[in-house]
Amino acid sequence: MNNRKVTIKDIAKYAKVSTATVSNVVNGKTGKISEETRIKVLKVIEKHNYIPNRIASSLVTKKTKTLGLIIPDISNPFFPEIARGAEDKANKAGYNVIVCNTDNSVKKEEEYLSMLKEKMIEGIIMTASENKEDNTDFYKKISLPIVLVDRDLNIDNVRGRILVDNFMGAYKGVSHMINRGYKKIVMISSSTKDNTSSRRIAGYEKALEDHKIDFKVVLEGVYSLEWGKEAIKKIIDSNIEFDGVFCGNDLIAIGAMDVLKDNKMGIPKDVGILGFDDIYLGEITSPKLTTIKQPNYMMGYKAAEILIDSIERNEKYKEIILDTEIVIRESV
Amino acid sequence: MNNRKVTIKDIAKYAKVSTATVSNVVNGKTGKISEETRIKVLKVIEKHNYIPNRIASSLVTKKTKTLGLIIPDISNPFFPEIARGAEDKANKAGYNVIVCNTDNSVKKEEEYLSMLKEKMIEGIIMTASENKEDNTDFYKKISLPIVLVDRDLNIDNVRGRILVDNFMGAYKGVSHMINRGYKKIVMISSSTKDNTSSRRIAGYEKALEDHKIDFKVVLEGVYSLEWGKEAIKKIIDSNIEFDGVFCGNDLIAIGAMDVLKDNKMGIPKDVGILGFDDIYLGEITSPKLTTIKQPNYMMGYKAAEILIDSIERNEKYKEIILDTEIVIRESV
DNA sequence: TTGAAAGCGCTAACAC
DNA sequence: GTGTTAGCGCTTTCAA
Repeated sequence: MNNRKVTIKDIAKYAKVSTATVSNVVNGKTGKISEETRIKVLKVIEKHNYIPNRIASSLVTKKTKTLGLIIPDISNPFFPEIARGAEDKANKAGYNVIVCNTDNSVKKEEEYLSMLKEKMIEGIIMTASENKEDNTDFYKKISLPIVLVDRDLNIDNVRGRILVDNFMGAYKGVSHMINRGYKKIVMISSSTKDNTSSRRIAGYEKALEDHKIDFKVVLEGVYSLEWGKEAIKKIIDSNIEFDGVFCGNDLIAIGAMDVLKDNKMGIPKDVGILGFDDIYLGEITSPKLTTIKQPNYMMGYKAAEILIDSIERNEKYKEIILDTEIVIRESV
Repeated sequence: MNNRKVTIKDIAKYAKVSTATVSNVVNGKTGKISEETRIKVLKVIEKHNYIPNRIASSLVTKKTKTLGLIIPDISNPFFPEIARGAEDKANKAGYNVIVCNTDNSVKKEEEYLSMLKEKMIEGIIMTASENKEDNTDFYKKISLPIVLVDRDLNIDNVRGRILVDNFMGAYKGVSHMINRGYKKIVMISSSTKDNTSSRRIAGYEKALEDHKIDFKVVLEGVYSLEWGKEAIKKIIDSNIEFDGVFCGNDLIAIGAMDVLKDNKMGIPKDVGILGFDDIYLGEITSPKLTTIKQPNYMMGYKAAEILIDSIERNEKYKEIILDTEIVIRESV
């Protein structure tokens, strides 16, 4: 077994054909190749264990069949399903995906974008950093096809957006709570700088308004378990009377539930809890979490689909607003 | 703004230097370049928004600065932290990582391996498929540096292994249960075909033996919530008397706990539950799950570290056995 | 249907 | 310190 990698030239030589012919059979350009030579070349390829070098072909075709997935943190339970959906669609279409964790840092986001651009990645699926400043110029410079997931962002060359109807989701959820008899519903949210949060808050407010409820409390923080705990403690300490908590996401809800239980408050009897996202954990808490379901897998899948359609067929900008669904379990 | 991408040649021309000089400044080969020309070239690069094409340089250097991460399923809560650890180390060293989901299919595993090889990925971090047949030949043909995480596999060109001391983990955990007074501990495991499971079962058995306990029941299934529910139902239905359950992983434990609670059995009073892995959810269940902690993030991080050291400095085979740690919460 | 040859954008000798 | 140039492994005209 010689160590030097066997190249298309070697195969051409051994099979006594030209490199062009080998290239055609490798890439399945049938119709240009007689069955006879095709078989012959294939045999030689098999025999010598030839593995085509896609870096070399990428250099001439300008296609790498690789996508970038830029998210805050794959270990945040919100993202694995999105990643899986995206990877599934990508794989089906013959693409690979490079995963990048930004921790919501604009700097890291830009670094990744540069790396990916240099590696001639063909497109990006991104959940943009929350702390968005105007790095619009940067995106313009990079000029890669982008599909945005879950977050909005005003930049060029965006080929599509996958959004979730956060307003309606919150509206439906809070209305459900009200219909169940909860009257004093506080909301523990993430920061309003984040568009997603704003929409959920707006839905909450509209639901209260439509049901003629005056009581309204919104605490702003971040999407984390810890913030859920901290916020609910603040509320308890402040002696506000409340009988329901609408949480900006499930993580917050689970954190809040935990503290509530420690304080011997009955869920859903004394306090109703509503989450948002429907992450895996919600099914497992006790009581099980009632929540607004985000179709995460589908978000990733559709994002990849739009991106690939845009890359391969230059399809025009497409926006998909996926509906949420209320998952009624035990906490409301 | 002209559309054609600006290349190293353009920069060389504009800056009135050679391409070699541009290449040297781009790659920070200081000491070969006078500060004066360096500045000059940098200015031209900036002005024309030059982005080097790493595909072209990869073709000549044979380095892509890209790693593959092959796992069963990123949406299985066990893997995101591993992925994050691996990506963090990779990023620090200037690498990107391509994530591949195999669903434990040997066929998909091979397909990914081929794609990655063609793309000249420099190394692989892999949790091998459970259903391993002898596709040893395939790995040999591919001949990529591989670091194995959590699973054993007898193949060539493995540059390292990250293992967890499953035997000792199980031993410590079960001993802890016994010391707390549990006498009839059943084990709900995954399949013994999987090496990880075998070690955990062995640890369970050894602990019983060392404490002179005769009672021993092991149910084999898969690592899932559903199997946990199913298995505990079987045990309950069979009227076996038991006061403790050692679960092959946390998912199983959480499933089992759920059914136990539905059956009004007190945890940890009537039945003690011990998990394995310490996934995020365990902190959130009620009661909180006592479990054996797998250092997942570190597993990913160390895997990437070994792989990169092997690639860059040709360091020799290295095996790391990470210790588990018993996380005492409320379920035992 | 096949082959010859140019060239994708870059790096690395080697020469100056 | 800097420039010249061959060549990485492939695709793609164009000609035969």
